Amino acid sequence: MAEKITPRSEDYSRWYLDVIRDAQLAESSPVRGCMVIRPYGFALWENIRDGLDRRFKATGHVNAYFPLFIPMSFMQREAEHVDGFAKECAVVTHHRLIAGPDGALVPDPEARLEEPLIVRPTSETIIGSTFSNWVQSYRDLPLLVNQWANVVRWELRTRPFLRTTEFLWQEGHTAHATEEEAVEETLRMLDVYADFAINDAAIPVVKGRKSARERFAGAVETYTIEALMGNGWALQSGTSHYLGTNFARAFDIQYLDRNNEKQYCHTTSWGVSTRMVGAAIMAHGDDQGLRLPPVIAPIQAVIVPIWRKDPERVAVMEHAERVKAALAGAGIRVKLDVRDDVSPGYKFNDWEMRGVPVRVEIGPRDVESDAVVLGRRDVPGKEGKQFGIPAGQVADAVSELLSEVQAGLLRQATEFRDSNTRRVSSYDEFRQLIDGDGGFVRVHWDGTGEDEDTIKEETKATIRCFPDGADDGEGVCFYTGRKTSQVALFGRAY
RNA sequence: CGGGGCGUGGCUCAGCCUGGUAGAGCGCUCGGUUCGGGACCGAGAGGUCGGAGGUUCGAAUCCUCUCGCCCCGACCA
Repeated sequence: MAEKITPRSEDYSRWYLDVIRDAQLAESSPVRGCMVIRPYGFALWENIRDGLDRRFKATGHVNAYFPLFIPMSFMQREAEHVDGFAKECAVVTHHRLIAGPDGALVPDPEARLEEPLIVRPTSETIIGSTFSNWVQSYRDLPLLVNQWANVVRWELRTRPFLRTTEFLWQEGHTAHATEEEAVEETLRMLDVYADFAINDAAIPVVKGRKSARERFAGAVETYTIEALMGNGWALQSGTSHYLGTNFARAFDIQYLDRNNEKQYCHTTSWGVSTRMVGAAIMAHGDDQGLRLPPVIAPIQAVIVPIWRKDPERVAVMEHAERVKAALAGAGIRVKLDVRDDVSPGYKFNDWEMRGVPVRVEIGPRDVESDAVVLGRRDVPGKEGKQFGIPAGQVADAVSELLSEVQAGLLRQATEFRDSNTRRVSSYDEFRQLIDGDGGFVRVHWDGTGEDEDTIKEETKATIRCFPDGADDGEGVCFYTGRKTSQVALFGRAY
């Protein structure tokens, strides 16, 4: 906390790590690549989780839970899926430890598993095998299931929230009678994600389809919501996959249709992870630290009491408690900072750094006038302050302010995204942009997968998506020079 | 797995080159003065210098081995 946060312009990734540490979102753990999510960070995740879960329920999905361990043989059943995940699987081979020759614990050779288990990197396989039991008839469809779970992917390079060896997420898995229904579901959940990102997390995202290179292992089509971070890098913040009949064939998910004929199901899967926390940090944060959208902020309003002597303290605290009760009564997540070992000034900075959207200041002068001072996180300094708000109106005033901050953050992020989305017509121009400010580069695209690889190699930029509903007319591909109407969004990505 | 760097109180690091009683800042504890934008004074607690071996009268410092972490690259929600 005493440490100053590194300015974003100086070293963006250090800024990111500083914010996570100082705002007490997470810290590193004894296990390489895994993090401890601290209560404040977890509360943020819980709000993200609740916002998504509510939407899943509203679209007819139910929650269930499938095992952490998956028989290794399951991985093998879908060829592309193996390719995608085999190289980053944690494998469980023993079920018992014993003391070795030198007294240290070793896996008991007698306790070797006949078939090793893998720790799920994702659950298409085990859910597929379960679905094959659940689905008999067209009457069983559609099957709309979600699970909240942890998964493990043995990544080589990790970053808190953005890429950790173990992470938390939800994975929706659905089975449908027809391709049409499954595709519809895939796109519906993409919309749900976009709705959450925009309205709850205040992150403007671009919906779109992934290129074959970026597609989920085993999917027919992968759709994505792409967000732009403060340093001009893109972040895939949620994905939705149409899996065709690939997993239905691999796991025998079949139903009898009205004509008593066996048909393979068309399945989907879709996920949002703790990466969304990283997205919120980087989409909104400034050099002072975190800026949290009120809808997902663990604390929406913090009350900072100000006093000098004990008599003042008693009066101020009494007033502050009343204000707190009024805010809590209005359904606002409020905290009264009662610490007496740090100064008010310190608290201002502390809660700003931790991203609390609205601050309520209460000092002796406010007690006297039965009022409060309000400050908003998205507008710095005096500009963002409102003086002399009557105590009787504080709940309404704060509620309104929270809506304004929510809208303000979305507006700022949208303006940033839009002013950092540029068009180019040549590869030279493209490289200049990518090496400069970054951002999204919107282009006409008619290249091949190999072209994509080359561009990635040369510039580290990838196709983030083919944006939904893009209609830029016919144009010339910036890379191949061929005529095309296909539009791609490129960017450097996490 | 290649290339580079670092392991010294809770945290960030100095000390090492040139061996000689383990330091600073922050944090923590206690007391006092403070408190409307990161307060100050005083008194304290706290370290097998990553580990093992060696050289030496003497090792945080020199040598050998070893373990761990970080950064860069190949893979990725």
